[in-house]
Amino acid sequence: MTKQPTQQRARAKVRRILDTAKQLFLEGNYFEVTTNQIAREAGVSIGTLYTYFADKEAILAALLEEYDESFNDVFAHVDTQESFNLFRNDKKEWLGRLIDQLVNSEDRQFHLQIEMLARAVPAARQVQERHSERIKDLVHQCCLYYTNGGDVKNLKTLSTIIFDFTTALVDELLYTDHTSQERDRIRQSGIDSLTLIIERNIDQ
Amino acid sequence: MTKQPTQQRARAKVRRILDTAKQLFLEGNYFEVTTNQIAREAGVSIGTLYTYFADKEAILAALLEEYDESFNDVFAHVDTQESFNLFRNDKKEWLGRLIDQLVNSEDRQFHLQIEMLARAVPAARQVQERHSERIKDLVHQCCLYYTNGGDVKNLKTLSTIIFDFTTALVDELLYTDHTSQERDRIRQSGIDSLTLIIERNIDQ
Amino acid sequence: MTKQPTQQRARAKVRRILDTAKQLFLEGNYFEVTTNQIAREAGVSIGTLYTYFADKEAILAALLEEYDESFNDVFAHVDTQESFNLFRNDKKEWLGRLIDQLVNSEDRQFHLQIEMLARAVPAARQVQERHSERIKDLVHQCCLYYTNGGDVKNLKTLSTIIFDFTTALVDELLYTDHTSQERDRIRQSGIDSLTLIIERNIDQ
Amino acid sequence: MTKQPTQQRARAKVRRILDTAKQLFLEGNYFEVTTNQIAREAGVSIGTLYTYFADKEAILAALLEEYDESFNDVFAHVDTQESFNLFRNDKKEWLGRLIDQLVNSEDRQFHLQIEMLARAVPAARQVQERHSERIKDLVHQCCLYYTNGGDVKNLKTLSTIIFDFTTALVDELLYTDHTSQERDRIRQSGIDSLTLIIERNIDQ
DNA sequence: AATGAATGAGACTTCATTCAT
DNA sequence: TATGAATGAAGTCTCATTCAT
Repeated sequence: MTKQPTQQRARAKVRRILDTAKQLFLEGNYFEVTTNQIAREAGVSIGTLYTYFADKEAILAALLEEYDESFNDVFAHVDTQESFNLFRNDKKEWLGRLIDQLVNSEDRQFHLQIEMLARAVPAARQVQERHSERIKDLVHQCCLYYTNGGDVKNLKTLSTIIFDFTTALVDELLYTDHTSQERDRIRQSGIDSLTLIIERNIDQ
Repeated sequence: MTKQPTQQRARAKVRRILDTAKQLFLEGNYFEVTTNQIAREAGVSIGTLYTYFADKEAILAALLEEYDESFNDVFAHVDTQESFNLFRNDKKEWLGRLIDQLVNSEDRQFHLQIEMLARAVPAARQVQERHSERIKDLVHQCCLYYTNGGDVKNLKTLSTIIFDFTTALVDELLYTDHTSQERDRIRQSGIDSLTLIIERNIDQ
Repeated sequence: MTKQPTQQRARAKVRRILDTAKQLFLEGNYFEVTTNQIAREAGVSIGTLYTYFADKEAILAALLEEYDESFNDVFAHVDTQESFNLFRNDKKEWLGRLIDQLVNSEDRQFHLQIEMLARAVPAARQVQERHSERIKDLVHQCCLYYTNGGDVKNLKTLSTIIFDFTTALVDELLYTDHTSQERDRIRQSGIDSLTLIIERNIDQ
Repeated sequence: MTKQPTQQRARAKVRRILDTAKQLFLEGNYFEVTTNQIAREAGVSIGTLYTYFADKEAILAALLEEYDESFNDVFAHVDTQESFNLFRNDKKEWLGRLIDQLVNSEDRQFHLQIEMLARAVPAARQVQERHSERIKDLVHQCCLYYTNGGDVKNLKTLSTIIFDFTTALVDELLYTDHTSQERDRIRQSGIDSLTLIIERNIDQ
């Protein structure tokens, strides 16, 4: 875990190390980036890096923690009573907001890297699983709230499907090259499809 | 004359190296697996490993090639005129077969590892992109065949959506723990949802 | 401020590595000397060796460069107007000085090793050729200056002969065991012979 | 030492191995040529190579032995009573023949490689020293015969000088690029110079 | 004899981490 | 605290040599 440096310069250094590390991890990949490289590009000595981070994995852990916090912040906007009501009244708007939150979440750029590390680094897997669980649960809660407690078994299946399809849509929007027109069309078509699925499975 | 058995032994050795390597890559991760480890667990000397593979990346390349071939074999069963007709007449059956092919494809277990390597290893990225393209194209062709050449722009968007959702469903079935009952329910619900999307976008 | 002593230690370490390497190359031979051996005998870790030199060949390159500089320093004393005049007035003295410079050139002990490497290592060949060219050219310039521009074609042949015989004499003095009496006699006889050749070819 | 294979095919194989090895040693360098490479290019299996040669150095040893024999054959033509007489009557012709013998000696192309190996491989050094000794001795004998036992001390010095200058001339003719015109001029000028030296030191 | 697949010691090199200043 | 030279375990790969066929 990161020490709590009280001095501003220290904080700035930690910041620089983390930013540089994330940048390099994104450009290349965790295993091929060296600690000396991080220190050099962050403009600190390798010794300094190691006074703030116990080892290479601690840097990754700090980054994961930040990613986790950032996700939670973003998610808090969606996981509210107001959101439940919106789901009930305007599913398309609700889906649009959820997707935009996930897409725009600054740190979500880090998502792929975490997926890649999930297998090799336990901490990464934990974060990944926690987030999946949260989104899945949100979908589940919304449906539950909407139906006033309908058939739970079907709901579990439905929320899994909705979760999978939603994140697939988010990944398509994030990681594939599209013109902004195409992107809009895909986003809209995806939302329509998801709405269709939800309505067909819950209504009546 | 003595050559056949020799070649067979050589082939068996290469097989063992590749199997071991894949196994280790799956358990751990390409970057943390060492060539000596592969050789040791494959029961060959490090020298032998290097008489069959130029370097560590060549092992990965061979594995990727096999994965590619395996994918092509599996895919050939789906990419036929008969398949186009099935799509027209019974979308649920068609989707079920596609999903089962992808799920059962022996080598598809290697899929996640390739996604992880896609960023770091060009060969992995190529394989990944080629396969995505093929599936996406299949969906596109089927829809095109079905509509006798309807609005192509919408088709492009639709096939992207169908592709994304289908692979998301396959990944859910492959990589998440479920009881076989849950699995069946998710599979069926996914197929129903995909059918719904297709019909709503093409019919009328 | 703390930098100077650090740099000095670094310099000393590089010096020790180079000295050890040269020593080992002279005792044995470049191809059979290992980087770990150099590091061990220089009293540094293998890691340290590689922070100062990119690879084994870089050590050789540094040694070649030093040899080159040392040669140039030595040669500057001979390649002067004063030297041209001496050549005109007292060829024996001139030849004696040239030979002594080449023999005493501290680094010339490295000469044979470079000849050996010339075939295998381009950098070694370049150094060797550059030095030959310089000596050959000096002889040529001296003769030219002496004759005020006589028959150039003959001069070219003559300076080649003088160069070859002079370096052969230097090698004999350097690499063959002799009593100092023998050495003096050979040196003197060689100088006399060279003088004889020059005078017979230029005078009258 | 090479086994004495009685069968022709075996002999031919040894021949091919030796020829290939020499070729490769000349192109590259002993230390960078591998035994597998020799076997491959000689068209024999590595196993066969090792049935005829105990190890890599044994190949070199055989080559050195051949070089030695070849030198002795060539030299026998020069080291005769007739030669002594020629030396007395026509030094230029005598020198010309000696130089041509050394230059044309097919195996002399191997000379540089041996010089390079002399430091690292004792057998190479021995051959080199033996040959030097023989040439030096020939010059000495000729002078001795010519003077009917003049001042021996001076003769030793003289023969050293003549030997050094002669081999320097041979090396120049062998290893430097020249037009055949230049080559002839250098050869002639070298012979003239050597003659001059001999006559000045012995006659009167 | 001949083969060439197999061996493994050991070469070169990297990089996470330490520690004296 | 900050530094960065120094460390050396460990990784990738080569190649002289062996041995079962």
